[in-house]
Amino acid sequence: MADAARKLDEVFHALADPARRSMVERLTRGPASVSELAEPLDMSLPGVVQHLKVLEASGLVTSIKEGRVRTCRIQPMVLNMAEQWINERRVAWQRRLDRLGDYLAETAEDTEEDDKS
Amino acid sequence: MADAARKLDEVFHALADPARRSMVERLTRGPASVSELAEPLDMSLPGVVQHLKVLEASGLVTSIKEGRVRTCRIQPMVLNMAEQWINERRVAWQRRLDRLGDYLAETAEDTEEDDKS
DNA sequence: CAGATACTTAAGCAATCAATTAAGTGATGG
DNA sequence: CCATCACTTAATTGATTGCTTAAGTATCTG
Repeated sequence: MADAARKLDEVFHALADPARRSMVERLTRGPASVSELAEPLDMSLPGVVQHLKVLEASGLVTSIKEGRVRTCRIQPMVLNMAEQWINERRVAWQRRLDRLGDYLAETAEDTEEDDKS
Repeated sequence: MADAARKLDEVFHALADPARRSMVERLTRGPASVSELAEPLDMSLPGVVQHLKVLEASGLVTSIKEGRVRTCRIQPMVLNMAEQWINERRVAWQRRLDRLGDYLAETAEDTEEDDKS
């Protein structure tokens, strides 16, 4: 499980930067070269490549070099992993609210009974 | 929208650390004091407070001080925001796959027609 | 009112980050 | 074959992180 935790660190860290999110966003619309990823970003190419390395380290993106072009693809299952972690927290929180609701309802019933007596 | 981007930076950054995720996890089970958040963490109290500040800066957690105890609560709508960003990427990627599927299906039909002729 | 409790503030420090420029490498196109 | 293109590598730099210890400051509690 410590493995999964480290992965989550890397994925959330990768998503915590607007340039990297822009790259992920672009890649959800299909594969792209490094230059294509760089095009909308106000940044030198080596800067983009460093961000790409962070994305690849997280597993969010993979790439292969064909000729002189490196083609990058998104790895949606890794994106899913992050979403799932958040979702699990939401569910836990919701369950707690439900229990709280039940408790309050019971308390209200008790109060009604108290009112009757 | 640049505002939303900065918020996403902060939220994902906040989630990119196991200590902070542990704190979020604890808070999904109900409010807690700083000491309660610190209890499972192998870290000094000031260290925990620094992590708490990151969580509060992101809006994921709020806290109020009553007497000498600071009580922390999770802000689930902010967690939702992060989940939604990921979800939107997933949907974009899925749409692209669907279009690709349609295209391949059409190509297959054309091939069948070619076979018939 | 004294001592414990629950933080809080401040300072310091090693490590990581995000960016840059400069100088490669190794296809491709004319 | 020579230039251009698409990266790649390396070195540097300033800022930010994630921790620590030490020394506060308000509450409580007896």
